[in-house]
Amino acid sequence: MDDLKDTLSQLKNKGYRFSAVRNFIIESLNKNEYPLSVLDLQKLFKKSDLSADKVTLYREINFLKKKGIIIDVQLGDRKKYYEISSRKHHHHIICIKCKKINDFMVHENKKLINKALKQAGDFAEITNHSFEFFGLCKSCAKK
Amino acid sequence: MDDLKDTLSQLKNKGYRFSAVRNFIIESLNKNEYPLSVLDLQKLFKKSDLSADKVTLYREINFLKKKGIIIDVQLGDRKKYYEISSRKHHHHIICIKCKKINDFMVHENKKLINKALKQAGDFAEITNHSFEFFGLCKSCAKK
DNA sequence: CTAACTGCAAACAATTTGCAACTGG
DNA sequence: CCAGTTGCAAATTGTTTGCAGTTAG
Repeated sequence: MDDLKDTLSQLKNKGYRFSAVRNFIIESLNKNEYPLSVLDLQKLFKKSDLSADKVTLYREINFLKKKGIIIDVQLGDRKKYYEISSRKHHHHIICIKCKKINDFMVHENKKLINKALKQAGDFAEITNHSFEFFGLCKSCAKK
Repeated sequence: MDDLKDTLSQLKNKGYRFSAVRNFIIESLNKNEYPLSVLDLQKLFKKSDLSADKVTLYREINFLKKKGIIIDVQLGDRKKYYEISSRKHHHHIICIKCKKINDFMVHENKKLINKALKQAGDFAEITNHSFEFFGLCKSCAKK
């Protein structure tokens, strides 16, 4: 959380503005504990008193990505989802029927990373990783 | 490998044909040890004496996916990549610069799956998962 | 005043759908 | 013959680009 505020105030110092749209996007991603797609953001904008063209959303998303404030995750469909990057490191478990997403944490992945590095001979460093689990949530499993 | 042959002959019994295009796709995915996109397949077709419309490729891919012969993986760009599902279970490590892909295996992921299940309270079962690592291969890291 | 931000139209890229034609068991 | 397969045109969906106009430090 404080990581986020730090980065943001650094940006402000560099002359970037804190527009309503930018604020709203960051707020939304920060509030909604699960990753949001641009479509999701559009819907949130519609519900709010603000408005923003989807092009603006994409541009803003790319800005935030470049600045390292958000990262994208892919959840199996063709779009990308975005979440605040300073969130505690976690992964997703997605219901293949209702698309519900839950989070989970893995603590001991250094072992895994080292294993991956060793096996993948000619890789020098791993900068990022994503684990996605797909399955059935309890209510979909019943049906 | 034998899993694959089994499934295929089962399909044959059900009346599905073994067209040149279908064969070529399966062969290509089986040969190329890394996942291929539809674009990749198109290129392979161009090099061959066969030809196939990209629509046919997409339809074939969907057919093979429905039949459980292939699965898709997402590697960070906007397209999907496909690989034979009966391949020994493995994961990918992708160079963020040159897009080179390596494989690696993880053996002890039951622990991880159980952990995920426990943490993600209301999930009944996990049917699939994908681990992707992103990093720098040695030659890109040098530069 | 100037760089940052925004909207609109249009381009682009990946994928899907409808429909008519073909092909092989 | 008939279900399975294919191609072509066109639609859909997600994302990006160009350009002109607006806005806030």
